[in-house]
Amino acid sequence: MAITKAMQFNKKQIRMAEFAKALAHPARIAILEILAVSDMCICGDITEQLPLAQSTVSQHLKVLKSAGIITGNIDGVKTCYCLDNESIDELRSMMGSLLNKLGESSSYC
Amino acid sequence: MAITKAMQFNKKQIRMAEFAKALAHPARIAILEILAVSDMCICGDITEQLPLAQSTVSQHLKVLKSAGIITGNIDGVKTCYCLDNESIDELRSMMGSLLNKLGESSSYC
DNA sequence: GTCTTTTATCGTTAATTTACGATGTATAAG
DNA sequence: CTTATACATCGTAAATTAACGATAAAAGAC
Repeated sequence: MAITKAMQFNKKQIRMAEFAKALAHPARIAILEILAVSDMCICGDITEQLPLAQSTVSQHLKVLKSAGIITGNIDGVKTCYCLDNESIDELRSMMGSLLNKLGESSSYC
Repeated sequence: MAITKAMQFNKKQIRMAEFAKALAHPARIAILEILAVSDMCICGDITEQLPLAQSTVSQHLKVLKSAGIITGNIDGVKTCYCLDNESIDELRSMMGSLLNKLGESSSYC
């Protein structure tokens, strides 16, 4: 197929969208907040804090894990979830530079 | 009004997820960047800069507009799109406080 | 008036997401 | 070994998203 349009999406745009997609559900925001306020990694008891079935929460955790935002370590019969600080730094950096760009805009309607 | 599961998430979480959802596609990130680098509101010529059909770009613009991130003003036969600085400030503030929370976490795995 | 341009919306298809209950799996407890 | 616990995965249904071409609508050009 012929290339009719010059531009493809670049890696930053794709990664940024991936991050945003991982954050694009209230349940996943809630999960991150739960992990954040906890002093330690949370083994279980995330489901009890959410209005969702266990399998659904597990799915949301998988989405966050796939995006690299959290890690999950099996510890005996439980799995301990934890924020991935490195990825969160990456997110902070990318989001920061995007918002900077948008903030510098002097245009108005 | 029926009580739904979604009602158990708070408004900030829902709004944050809504913002994130609007950013959750490379095309929409690209559109925001195009609007940001332009000195003025862009009337048209967004489609030419993206590898997508005109109707698809129009859909993406609608998503960004619905989330409040951009505005669209009809100007004769054209429509001028522009970043909505107020909403972007709101996004910056919400994203900032979320990332702050996540960054303060001392847990590790 | 008609024609052209610009953009939104319609109609449709394919893919993805969200949700749940049921089931599988691995470990700990007894 | 058997049972219980914790979590992942499967199967599935409903809703949403993304993509496109076709069409509609609105305004300027002629």
